[in-house]
Amino acid sequence: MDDQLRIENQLCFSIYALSKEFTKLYNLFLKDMNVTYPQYLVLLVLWEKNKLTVKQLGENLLLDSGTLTPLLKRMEDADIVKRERSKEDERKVLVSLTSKGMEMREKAEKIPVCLAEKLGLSPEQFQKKLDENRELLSKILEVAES
Amino acid sequence: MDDQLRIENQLCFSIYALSKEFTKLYNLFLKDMNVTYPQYLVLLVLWEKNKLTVKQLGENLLLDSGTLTPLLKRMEDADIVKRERSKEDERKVLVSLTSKGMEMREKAEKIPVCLAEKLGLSPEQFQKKLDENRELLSKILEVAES
DNA sequence: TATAATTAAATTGCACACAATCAAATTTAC
DNA sequence: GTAAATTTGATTGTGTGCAATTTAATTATA
Repeated sequence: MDDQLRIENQLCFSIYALSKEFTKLYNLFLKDMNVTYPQYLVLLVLWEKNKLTVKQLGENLLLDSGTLTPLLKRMEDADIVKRERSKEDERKVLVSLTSKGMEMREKAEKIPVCLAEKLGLSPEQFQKKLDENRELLSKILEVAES
Repeated sequence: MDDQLRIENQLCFSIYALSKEFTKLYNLFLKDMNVTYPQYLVLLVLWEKNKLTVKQLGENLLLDSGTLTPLLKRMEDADIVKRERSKEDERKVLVSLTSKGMEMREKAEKIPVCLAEKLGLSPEQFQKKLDENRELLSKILEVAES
């Protein structure tokens, strides 16, 4: 009767489980780079955009300062990123890569290739999933507003 | 050139973001029930299966005892679940619902209906996503083995 | 030009999440 | 029958993740 409350029928749970297992899998790949999965996400953004404020980084990753500040401090301790107050607006903290952080990109480039292969997803399937997830995310963010 | 490392093209990130936003949305719905999203997942399993060991609960939710033990203790403090050592095998701890926990099901029944409506997914679309996520999850778990 | 409102990070407190380890009970192999 | 291996939870330590608050800096406004 009440299949709607069965855990197996929860879209949220299927995504929750996927996210956790994806994170675990990535952490395996990232182990020899000595970064965690959320730290890797920060690197992805910085490889692309060079220098951002904490706020901008948070907008890119959907994370707030309560998460990012300690995470970035750990990355700073590991000499992967640099944090500096903006001269123009001292409320802002600019985050950028150290040379070590930049060099890590090379190792990272192997990950998507390796993973796509292991998961056996064609580029078309991959793109389709990406598009569908983006659409669902925008719907959720929309609902959360109201 | 290196689109493969763009954050926007990461399947893992789209799922990571979805999971976090789904959790936030659910937490809104769950606020007046005084449970968190992972606690709600425990309730879903127990409404379905009545009484399980911590181990079995973990198999259903893909969580380990390091996560479940403190979570269940909080639920026990809130008088939502009962924890008791098995008589046959004292290594096992049986988790079951209190009457309060059972009664919470009524409120929960409104959530999936309300949410499906707000997200505007047809039953077919919903089921398709569910199936695709299950398939991807099994692939990831498979890769993680090897 | 003070003062109010806003903005950006940091801090605090709480709740997961998991790896690694430990302790206790049970199973097994000999 | 007992030592070794396994199973099950609990514990510890580290790292997110977020709501709520605080602090400092900037901007708007009367």
